[in-house]
Amino acid sequence: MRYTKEHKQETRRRIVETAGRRLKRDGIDGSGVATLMKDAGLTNGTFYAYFASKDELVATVVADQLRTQHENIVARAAPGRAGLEQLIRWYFSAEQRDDVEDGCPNAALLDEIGRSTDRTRQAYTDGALVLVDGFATRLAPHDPPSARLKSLSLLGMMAGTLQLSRALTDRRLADQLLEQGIHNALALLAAEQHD
Amino acid sequence: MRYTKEHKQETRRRIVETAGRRLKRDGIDGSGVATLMKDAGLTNGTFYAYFASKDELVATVVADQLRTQHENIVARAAPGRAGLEQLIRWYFSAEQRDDVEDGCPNAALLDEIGRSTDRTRQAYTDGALVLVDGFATRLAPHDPPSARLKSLSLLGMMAGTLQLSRALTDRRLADQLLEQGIHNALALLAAEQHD
DNA sequence: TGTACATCAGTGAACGCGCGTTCACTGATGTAC
DNA sequence: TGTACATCAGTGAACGCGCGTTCACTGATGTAC
Repeated sequence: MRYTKEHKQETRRRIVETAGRRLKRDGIDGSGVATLMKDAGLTNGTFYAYFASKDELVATVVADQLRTQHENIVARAAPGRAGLEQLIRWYFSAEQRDDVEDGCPNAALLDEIGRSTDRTRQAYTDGALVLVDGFATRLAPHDPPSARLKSLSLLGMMAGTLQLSRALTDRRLADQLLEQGIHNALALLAAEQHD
Repeated sequence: MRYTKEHKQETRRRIVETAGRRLKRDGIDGSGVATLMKDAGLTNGTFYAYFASKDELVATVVADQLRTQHENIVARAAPGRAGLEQLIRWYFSAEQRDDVEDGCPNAALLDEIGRSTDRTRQAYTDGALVLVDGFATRLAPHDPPSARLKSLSLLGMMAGTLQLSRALTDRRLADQLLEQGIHNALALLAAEQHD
């Protein structure tokens, strides 16, 4: 069973998963290929049997992280606004903020993605829009497309607030910011859309 | 006049300014010392006559960028909510989004700052709080401290939304997000604080 | 005023190291007879 | 069933390059006499 398709696909999946954690922790430019492979229990040499370049891995990881976030978190939330509210409270918890490796890829990588190749930015755009659709379906079950922009802005607001909470050295203030983030996000949900 | 205090201070200022642009464009990990010095018209060797380490430069640049943003933009905005509204409209303009080098340091660097040394994070925290006070003074001229948290959350929301607009490959959607950002920010200003 | 010397901003080559990428090789596994 | 060979996931050393940092040196400027 060592050189079956299944074995190789499983190894690839392992690389993508461990690379997701490392990239979120150390950043894209801060994570070398050798380190990424060592995290997966392999040596640097075999990297190119799985990916044509580091950029291809990065794009794959970005897509995987957003897909996972959608499947494990957004899709599992309750339907309707109640589910979205539950999501928001989880997002702005101190636990999720402090667990960067298993946390939100948007908050961890958004400014670096903005500087990345078109390929990575495209993978990000596609993945983010799936998340956003999950938001919109809960915000306006009768007409999700009408809530798309508002959902997208909610994503940006959530990621930025979490980044800021992580960057501040004043822990108490950082915690208060999370509370304020919940407050603002819920207010955004409640607001009537008039434009 | 070549080896006066003034000359050296001016050169140092030039390094900090050009490094600000480069760091915002290419990121912290994406900008090497030799490149940063070349941008200032100098060679790599003289860097350590000005800074003890790259990290010291980064912390200095972060502080300088936020100070400049406060002095040139926030402090110059009209007093009261009108000034804040004017600021928000400028922030979410396509021009400011597309001009990364002269744009907002929060949007360009926030997630990398979260991964940086304590020194850099402290410089960021100090600088961000000055900006936030500028917001709060305009939000609640009679009692700025009461608007501090709301102002801080406004900063996070603005930076995250701008980052997201930069990361998206769909330009039309990115532009619509900026409009939605203005809408959300103004709604946040208008909201009564009940907590 | 003109010359000799001290100062020091800036140069450029070098340090060891890790980067992304390539490649000859290994050795366990699967297949053929 | 047992042996010979083909497959290929993975190794590990090496490529040229840029990283952050160090340091012996240069040469224009300022100072002293």
